[in-house]
Amino acid sequence: MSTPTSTAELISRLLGSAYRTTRLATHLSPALRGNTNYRVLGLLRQFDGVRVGQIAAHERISQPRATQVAADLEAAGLVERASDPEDGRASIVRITPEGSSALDERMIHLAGLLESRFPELTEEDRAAIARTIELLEEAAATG
Amino acid sequence: MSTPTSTAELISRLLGSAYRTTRLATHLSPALRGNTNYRVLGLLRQFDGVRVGQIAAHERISQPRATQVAADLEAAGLVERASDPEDGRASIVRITPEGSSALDERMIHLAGLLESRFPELTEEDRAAIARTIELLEEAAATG
DNA sequence: GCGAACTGAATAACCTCCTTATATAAGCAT
DNA sequence: ATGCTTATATAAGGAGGTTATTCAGTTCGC
Repeated sequence: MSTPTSTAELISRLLGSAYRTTRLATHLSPALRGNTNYRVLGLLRQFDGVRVGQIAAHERISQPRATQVAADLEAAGLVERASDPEDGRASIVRITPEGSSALDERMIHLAGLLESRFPELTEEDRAAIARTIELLEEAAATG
Repeated sequence: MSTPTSTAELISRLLGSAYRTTRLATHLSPALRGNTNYRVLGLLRQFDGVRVGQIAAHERISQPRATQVAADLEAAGLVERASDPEDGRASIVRITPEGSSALDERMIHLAGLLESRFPELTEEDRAAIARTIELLEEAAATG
């Protein structure tokens, strides 16, 4: 197999197809609308106690947007906020059990959606996807 | 390697990391802002003469949104519209040479951005990405 | 051929997501 | 203590998207 396409074109096609697939799930929101809310919930489940600024940096959204998402999630009872004991300016966000459940629910809905659209993935396919995720995470890492 | 994560979780993580990477390129617009404009241009370069409704279906956006994108691209001189000789209701959109140049330019800018963030991709990595694109395209295919 | 039903695109009104600019408030250095 | 810096919050606005509706052209039954 030759490599006729440039890296930029390859990545561009990847991001395009990912976007189109994401749109399928856009209105798939048991508790909340908006994919960003769920991405942030996912981040908060991965790391316990994340500052608003860290959310913004990781999700590559502006700080005010991160504040807003945190406020919306808090209003829905899916996260809790507390001020950082080590730095009174900072606000630490934590996922609640309800938030974790919401994320689980979302995943179940997503699975239902994908079930009909994805064939059984072979082990090779899963590895390909996992490697792609790794590369994307590296690229998107703050820096 | 075992498969501890579900397909839904795997795909969810893929879409999340793709989204974060996409945001890097959001304000990388030589001629136009908005990634959707460029996705549509890409589609139009791939297929000659696409109807507004087909754009909407492929990009998974609403028909009015597709109309609007086509109008914006036309205003920028990047596409031309003509009514379908076989069906007077339908509007056929075609990319112009300027549109194609804009897409090329965009790709150059994107390459510049990615250069520093993506290491040299091995042939294996490229294959993994290509396979992932295939799977996503299947999933997002109209149906 | 003619009206009725259908279909493709355009228009209108609106909402969500996300931005920049700015204010508030806490920490830190001198 | 005063002045700079840093973390979040607030305010105002723009881009990207939606649903509901209208308009025009096609198709079908008769």
